[in-house]
Amino acid sequence: MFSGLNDSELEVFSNIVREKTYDKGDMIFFDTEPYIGFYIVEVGSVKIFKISPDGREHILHIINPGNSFAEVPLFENYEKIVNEGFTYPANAMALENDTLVFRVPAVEFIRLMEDNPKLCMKMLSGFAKRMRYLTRHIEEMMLKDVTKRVAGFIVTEYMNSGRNDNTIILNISKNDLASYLGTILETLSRTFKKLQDTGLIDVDGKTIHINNISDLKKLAS
Amino acid sequence: MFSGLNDSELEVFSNIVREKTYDKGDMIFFDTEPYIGFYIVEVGSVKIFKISPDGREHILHIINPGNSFAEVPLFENYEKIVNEGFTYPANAMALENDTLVFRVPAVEFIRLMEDNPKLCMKMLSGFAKRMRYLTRHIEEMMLKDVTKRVAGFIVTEYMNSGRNDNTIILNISKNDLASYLGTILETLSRTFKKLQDTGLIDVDGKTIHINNISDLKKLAS
DNA sequence: CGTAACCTTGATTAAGATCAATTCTCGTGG
DNA sequence: CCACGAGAATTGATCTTAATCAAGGTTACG
Repeated sequence: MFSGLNDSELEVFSNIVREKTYDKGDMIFFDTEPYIGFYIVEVGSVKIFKISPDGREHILHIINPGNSFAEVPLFENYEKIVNEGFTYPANAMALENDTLVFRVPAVEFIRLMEDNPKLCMKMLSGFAKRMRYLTRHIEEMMLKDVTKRVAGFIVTEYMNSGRNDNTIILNISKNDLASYLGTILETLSRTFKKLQDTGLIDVDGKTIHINNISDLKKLAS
Repeated sequence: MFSGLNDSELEVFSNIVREKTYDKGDMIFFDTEPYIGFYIVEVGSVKIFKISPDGREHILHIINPGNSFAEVPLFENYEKIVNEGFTYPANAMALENDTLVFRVPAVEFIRLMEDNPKLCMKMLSGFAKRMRYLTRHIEEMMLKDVTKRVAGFIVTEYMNSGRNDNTIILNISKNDLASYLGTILETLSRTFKKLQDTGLIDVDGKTIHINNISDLKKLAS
């Protein structure tokens, strides 16, 4: 993201950034509080989620090291940002102890960006990826049943892991995974069992072994 | 969107743009075909949607005059665009006869944008709005039942209409509305009836009269 | 005025949420 | 090093919402 900055700009940048650590379960921000800047995860992981009035939760993203979150409001309306007229678009919670994040204040960052068309393009490109991701997410949630979603998650996760042993290791709780897949813990548990009974996968705690990846892909459509 | 361009740039722009009309039901693009540019609706309306393998459809947006769609792939990867390595992120269909759209070719537009930081910021701001919209959409779909979604839709639609007669006029078919609200025609019909029976609204064809907006808002949470 | 598209209503079914009861796992303090 | 307890996960029984299947009714338009 910052490869378009020259040395002096990087220095400016490093001066405005503040770092902070959180413990597992700590809230980084709520979707009700005024927007002051975006974040970059350095160590640990963060979940971005929404909550319904009756307490049900849906996780939109899991953010891992090297990735940023909450950049969207930066570009909605400059006046509103300086007047703290925007809120964060969702809630953010640290998922691990000693999660380390950088916070980048909005006003200073916008100033930096105005002189850096390259940085601007980088942000656009990041947004585009995020948007395609959200579109895909909606598609998954609205057009597929839980079994397909779980199968799809396993396949995608394996592809992204870079492994070649037909295994994935979950790095979040099954409760969070359920929430991410738009279901609940019990249903996820039953779905894993069903996939195991049909011989497609083996589940042992946080380790999932894929026995038949092509059938799993087919199932996920 | 184009207020940042000077006269000569506007001229360049108007030279690269192509206009086209579609009849109701005509496909503008499929999510399988190579990306060549984005669109601006001038007259009529367009639905952006995804289809599941078994034919179920979910509408992501309804685009009305003055608004653009399919700008996302512009910023994903320049090399891939010129090599036609990207597809459209969803399907687009005209909803009315004589729907008039402008098509803006990707490669030319990117060239134009590179010299216009202002245009770049405009795009970012558009993206931010779109992203907040998508986040809200996911929240609605995942955390609320059909009744809440319908109530919420009516309230939002009324707010955006600028009317003051407690009435909204649907400008899409109920089938499309159902698909947009993540349900099916029959369920939408029953939900309207339920809301009518409880006295919150009156439905007469495409006209919906709101009898009690505060209770309707409360219901939508 | 006839036909096709659009919409409503009813009966039935199925997926997944909820409620409830255990069991498993793992970190912490004694 | 073990025991305890809390959080995490599994399993079962039941309930609810909304999808599906099916049949008619309405509307709009050539």
